[in-house]
Amino acid sequence: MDLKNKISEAAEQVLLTNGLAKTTTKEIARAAGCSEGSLYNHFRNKEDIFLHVLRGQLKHLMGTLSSLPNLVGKEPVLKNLEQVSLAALGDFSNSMSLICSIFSEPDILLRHREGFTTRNEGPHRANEAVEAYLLKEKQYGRIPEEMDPRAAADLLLGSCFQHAFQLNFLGKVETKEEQTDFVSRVLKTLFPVEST
Amino acid sequence: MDLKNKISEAAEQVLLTNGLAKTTTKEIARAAGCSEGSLYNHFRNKEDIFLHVLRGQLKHLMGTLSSLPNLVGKEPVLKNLEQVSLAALGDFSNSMSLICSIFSEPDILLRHREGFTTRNEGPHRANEAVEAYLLKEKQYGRIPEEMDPRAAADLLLGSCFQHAFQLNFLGKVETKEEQTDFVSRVLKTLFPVEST
Amino acid sequence: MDLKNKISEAAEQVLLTNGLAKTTTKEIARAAGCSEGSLYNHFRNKEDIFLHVLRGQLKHLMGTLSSLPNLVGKEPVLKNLEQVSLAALGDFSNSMSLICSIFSEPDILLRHREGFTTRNEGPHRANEAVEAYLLKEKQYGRIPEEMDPRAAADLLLGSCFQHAFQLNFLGKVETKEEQTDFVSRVLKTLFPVEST
Amino acid sequence: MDLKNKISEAAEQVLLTNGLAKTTTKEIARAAGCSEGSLYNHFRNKEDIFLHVLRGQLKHLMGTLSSLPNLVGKEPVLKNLEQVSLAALGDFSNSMSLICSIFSEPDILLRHREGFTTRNEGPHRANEAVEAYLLKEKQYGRIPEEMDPRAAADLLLGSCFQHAFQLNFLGKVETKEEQTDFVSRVLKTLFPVEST
DNA sequence: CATGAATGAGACTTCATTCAT
DNA sequence: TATGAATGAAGTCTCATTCAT
Repeated sequence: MDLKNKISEAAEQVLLTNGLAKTTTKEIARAAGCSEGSLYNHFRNKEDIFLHVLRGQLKHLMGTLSSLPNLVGKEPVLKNLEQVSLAALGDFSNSMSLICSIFSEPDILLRHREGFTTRNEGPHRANEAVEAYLLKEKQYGRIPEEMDPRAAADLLLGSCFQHAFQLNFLGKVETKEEQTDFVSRVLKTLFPVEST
Repeated sequence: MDLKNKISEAAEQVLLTNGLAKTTTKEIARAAGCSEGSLYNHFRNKEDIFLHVLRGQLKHLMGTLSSLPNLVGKEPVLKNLEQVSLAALGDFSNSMSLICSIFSEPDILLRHREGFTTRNEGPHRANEAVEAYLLKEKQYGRIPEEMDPRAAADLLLGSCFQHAFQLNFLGKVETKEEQTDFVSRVLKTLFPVEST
Repeated sequence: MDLKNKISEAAEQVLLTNGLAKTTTKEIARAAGCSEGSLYNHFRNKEDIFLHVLRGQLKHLMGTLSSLPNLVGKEPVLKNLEQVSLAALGDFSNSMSLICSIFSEPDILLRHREGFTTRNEGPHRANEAVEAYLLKEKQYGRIPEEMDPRAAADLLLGSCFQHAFQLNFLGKVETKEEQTDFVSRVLKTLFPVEST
Repeated sequence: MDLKNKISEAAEQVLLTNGLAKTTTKEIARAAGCSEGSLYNHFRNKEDIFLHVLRGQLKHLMGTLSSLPNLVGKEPVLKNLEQVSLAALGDFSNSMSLICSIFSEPDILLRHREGFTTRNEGPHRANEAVEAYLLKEKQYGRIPEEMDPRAAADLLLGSCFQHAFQLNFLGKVETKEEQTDFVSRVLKTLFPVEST
């Protein structure tokens, strides 16, 4: 692995351990096994490292979402949504503290925003992807005609998002079973049995 | 107003404007119209000021939630939930950047956690309050027997929470109408007409 | 007891406990049971308090020394010198950290010096007093003709002084017996039996 | 000379000039010709600098003492003791204010104590060294059988110590002749001519 | 004479970034 | 490209002293 990636991974680990405020270039260099000066041979500055790490978050979820269009009309809707929800819950849980940290630095948030706007990315894409999926399933008649796809997507991902937030906030970690249980209860409530 | 409150309000304003990372004691003092030294006559340190401001967040939502038990069986369920949702959306929007900032300082988060654990508070209380409300309404027969109160609460508040998060993240501000529209779509999806 | 004395005693206690560097007006006021402002109704400033406390040191030794002239030719010389030595050892031990602290503030030392020069006092007076005593005893023929009174005084008090210093430095406290033993060995060496 | 030594020497000079209480990092940096930040590339903190300087004190005396065992039985006892006494007087005079300053910061004294305890050093070692020397000379029959080596060492070094203390306290500086005179009188009194 | 909040100067320390090697 | 000592700006916090009550 090249040094740039090593730095990036080291930074991610330090950020998750110490928090953005207590993440110093000295610590990143130590974790990456290189000198502080080396950081600047691969990144413009500390913010650049942070943004690089930030852009690498939610990878699992994004992958799942991009494979969603191929599942339309195939696997059971609820099964597909469960996959998405679990991916969301997992990725949100892992990335929450990193993503939230950006609110402590509005300047960086601004630049980050410009970045993902340019690349047509952003956290709201997830909701749009689920909405698009539901819309297509409706055309297939696999979900009720009267369902509002965007609202359903917001409810589903929103509950996962807040759940992940609260776990992080409370310092709790859930087992696989607890996660599945949460997702299943939420899905059952959003899509009562007779409806699909 | 005494200086302690003036400092607290000044700090809140500076925190919202500059973000936690760029909020300095010098700036807080300037905004409060006092000397830096004076901050320390009323707060132990900078963290103490931050936690004080933090504890003052979500006041509107908490007020709405505490009046919820009195509404059981009276106003239409959907109207009650709309009130709660709007309060949540508003308070989440206003407090999001402050609350999220704490993830950049795990040490502070830890202390904050201890604080609200002791006082039996915390952000998850909101979901519990809505859950309790729904449970009682179920006993009144005003919502379907098969509904899972906790899951419904998580879906509802979760969608508001994530929506507020994304607005802050994207730097957008919603009008009253947009907020009402969001809440109404979400509620309609969670409680399809025939169900209540 | 009036407040001025209460403050003075409180300051002495705080100085001995915390050291000069960590002795704050707030702490003195707390120990004296009054407000910080009150300190300034009785002393010009913090230095004034310190000098006041400093001047109160070595009281026991000074008392013993001033009674020394009356003992010339009466009690055995060694017994008189033992009294003086024990008083010196005791007072030096108790006052050492306070007196030494002044070296950390040359400005204060300067003012202190002016003070005791004016009042014709100072730590070197002790040696002079013992010297004067020995001189008189020599005239009485109670100590050898060839003895140098000043040198003898310097040896005796010097050893007590350094001993007290080292105890403080090493954080040790001696029992009455250990003190008496030290003094007796030193006196025996300085005044071998056949000499007196 | 590397920067660490430059800082150390600068600090010693500032400490001797301004006293511990008025020795600031800014002043040390100025005297060392570097930035304040640089201090922290070579020392953990200000206390670390102080302790480093402190440990460098009494070097001359310690050197003289370590060469003492080689002189047993060779040079005249009084000449050897004069060397030691002069070294002690000189080093004590130069280091007194620095060494005494530590009493103003009990916390630092504590740490310093731990340090030299670990390294089996400390100011009391000087007295032990002289005691050991005298003991050996006694075996050579060069000092009276009835002499108490420890007491003699304490008297000799104690008088030098207190003399140096008082000179510093009174703000006086002695010439070489005055020092030699003091030492010679003290030695003559402690070792009357016929005794050696 | 007593109070204690307010002050403001200044101390120590951290840290991202640079640059000569 | 890699290094790491040097930097200097900036931040948090302390504390003796004042003054209005």
